[in-house]
Amino acid sequence: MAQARQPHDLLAASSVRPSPHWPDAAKALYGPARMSAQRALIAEEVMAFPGAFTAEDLHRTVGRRAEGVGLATVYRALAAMQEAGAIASVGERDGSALLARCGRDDHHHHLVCTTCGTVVGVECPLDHAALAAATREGHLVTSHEITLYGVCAVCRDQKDAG
Amino acid sequence: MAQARQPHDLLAASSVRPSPHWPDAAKALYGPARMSAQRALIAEEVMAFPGAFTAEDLHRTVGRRAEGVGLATVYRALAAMQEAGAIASVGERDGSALLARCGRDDHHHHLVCTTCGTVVGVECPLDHAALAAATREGHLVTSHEITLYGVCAVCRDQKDAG
DNA sequence: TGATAAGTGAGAAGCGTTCTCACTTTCTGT
DNA sequence: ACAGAAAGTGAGAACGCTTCTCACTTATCA
Ligand SMILES: [Mn+2]
Ligand SMILES: [Mn+2]
Ligand SMILES: [Zn+2]
Ligand SMILES: [Zn+2]
Repeated sequence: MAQARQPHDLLAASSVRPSPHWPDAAKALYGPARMSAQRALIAEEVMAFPGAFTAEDLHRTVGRRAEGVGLATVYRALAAMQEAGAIASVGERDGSALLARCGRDDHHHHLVCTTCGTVVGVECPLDHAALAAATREGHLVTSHEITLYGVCAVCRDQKDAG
Repeated sequence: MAQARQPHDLLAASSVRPSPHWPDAAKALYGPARMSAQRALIAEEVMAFPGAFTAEDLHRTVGRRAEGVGLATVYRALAAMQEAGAIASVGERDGSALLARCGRDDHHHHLVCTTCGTVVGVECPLDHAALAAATREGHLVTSHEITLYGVCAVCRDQKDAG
């Protein structure tokens, strides 16, 4: 049965059961949630990504390092990371949610390179003047969604050169 | 067969076939696209909506005035209106796209009342200062998505009173 | 009025995401 | 170290919104 995969076949080869402890860098992404070999691998790939990615993107890169990691597992790991505040939804691409590492805890938004996926945080452009206009209309603004798209310096240079 | 519905059973009762001409107000929403009894009805309901709605919302209200209008027809009509620039996507609610009438042709964004769906246009809050910050990072901003959510004056008063 | 391109309704299909189930593994006391 | 409880896993089914397919009907225009 494919179900009977040993826990650390994914990372090491020992068949005894060592009390598993995981890299702190990976563990940090999941907050209080429980750790696993799959999640360690997923965390590494998330940290390797230069910017925004979809669940499928991630599942593909994970699949290059270990087989049999289910897509549902990737979705669950991403949900845990999001809950822990390690990643954030930064928009969408072709109907799939775009995610990216984001450790910041202050209010900000994201600027996504449409070519390479690089993400940079930008401060919220909604100043008092903008909100005043809404208030003038009688609206009380309670939340907002802002995503900027563009081309990063690296990709711009490559286009100029090519 | 349910397929054999007369063209104008939906609007009038004449069973002859008058050279059909449609209300200008309704026709305007579809631009150059072809007109039909269903689309006339759909356009009326769109114009009756105070603000944002989903495809299902619209299909429901249309269903109160005529039976047998397919959901696919509503989606196709909405696509035509969007192409004609008569409506715009203004966000999403519970996984469904939120649409609203929007005849403006200048660059602006939308503020949606989360209680009643009322939509008001707001001018783009991205000023030169905000874009300068992105440029400083090397990014060239090419597009952006902004949606504001809040509570309109009417709904705020109702909450205070109730 | 006839030809043609477009719209329609019902249901199937797509697609990203979530859920279910039986099983495995981590984690916390002791 | 050990046992028990709670959480994670993989495969595939299910889900919800949206789009497509097909046979048929209808608007539009010469
Ligand atoms: Mn960020
Ligand atoms: Mn508008
Ligand atoms: Zn780039
Ligand atoms: Zn309101």
